[in-house]
Amino acid sequence: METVQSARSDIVDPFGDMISYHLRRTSVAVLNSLAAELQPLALNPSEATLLLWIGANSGATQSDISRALNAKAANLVPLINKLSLVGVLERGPKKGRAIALSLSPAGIALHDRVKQVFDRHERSIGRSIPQAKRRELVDMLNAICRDACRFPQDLAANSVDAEQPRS
Amino acid sequence: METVQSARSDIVDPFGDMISYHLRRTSVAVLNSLAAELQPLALNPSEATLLLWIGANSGATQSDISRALNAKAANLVPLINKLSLVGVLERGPKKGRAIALSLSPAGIALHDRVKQVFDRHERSIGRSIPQAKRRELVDMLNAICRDACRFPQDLAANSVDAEQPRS
DNA sequence: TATTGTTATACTCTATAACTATA
DNA sequence: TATAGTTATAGAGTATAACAATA
Repeated sequence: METVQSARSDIVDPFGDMISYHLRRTSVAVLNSLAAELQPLALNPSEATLLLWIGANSGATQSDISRALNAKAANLVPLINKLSLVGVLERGPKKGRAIALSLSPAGIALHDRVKQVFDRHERSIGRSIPQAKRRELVDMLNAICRDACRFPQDLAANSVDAEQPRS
Repeated sequence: METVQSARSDIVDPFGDMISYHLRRTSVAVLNSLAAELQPLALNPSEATLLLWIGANSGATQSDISRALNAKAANLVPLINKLSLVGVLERGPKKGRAIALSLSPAGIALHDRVKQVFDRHERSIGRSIPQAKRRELVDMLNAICRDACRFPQDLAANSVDAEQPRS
């Protein structure tokens, strides 16, 4: 019956009101639930995100992806390799050194299934928030993201994009 | 003059309205800015969080921390070791196998400096959000966190706490 | 030569299994 | 034996440096 023997009841939570703490906590929980939902498709959130993005930007290059998703180009290599190996991603015509990436027919089929999972997941995690509030929430998150990137300190070492998230 | 040569202007963002995407994006940006702020104190966000938590819960054990912060006990070991080595953490009297942890005088001094950094950081990232909206934001984040943990799928493998975040 | 793609690598975070110590 | 602490380790995720290829 798995009793937790020494569960103290006088624990103080010094982070109760901190946006930063709740942001991280919630972000982790949401990412974990998305990973669980994607498991039947044999994709993790990173791979699924890449698949969706390329589906929406057929012909884009690795550099384009790197810029759009705030990822290091080097870290995309294993993801692209896996998706290519599985046969959902095609390396198209070269544009200079760059290579145009696009989805194969199998990739498009998988894309649609991934899209369904993302949409269902999004509805699920947002089910306690009225529609109007969701827009407000996304706007607040964008504002915070912008402010965090514009922080007084030296941000040269900070990899998160220095340009505004969205106009 | 570092021109980005092939910055495409026809890039589509398929995640524009997704709460999950903005949550993660913003959480990463906020964590990075906090890490930058903590650099002068030679602490990373994990270590600083641990220091603040023990400061608020003097005499707690490693198990207490593990439960409260949703961390694996094994992963706390290097953090506790570092804080002990630096001389800010003291291993107090044993309660059975457990060891009561508390801050040394130097630890209390560092705690106060960390608290200042956290408070300043919190004000900074929230500066675009009116006070009333911040409470609303935290409430929404808590609701989402709860919903994500209660997801239909099998959550046995999901490490994020299954108990409600706060009453 | 500048940009792009790639490899290798390292560091952090996180998760599990196995071991030790104590009531 | 159950709980607590620890060790070792493996796997993501993310960062940098260096190299190859192409205009």
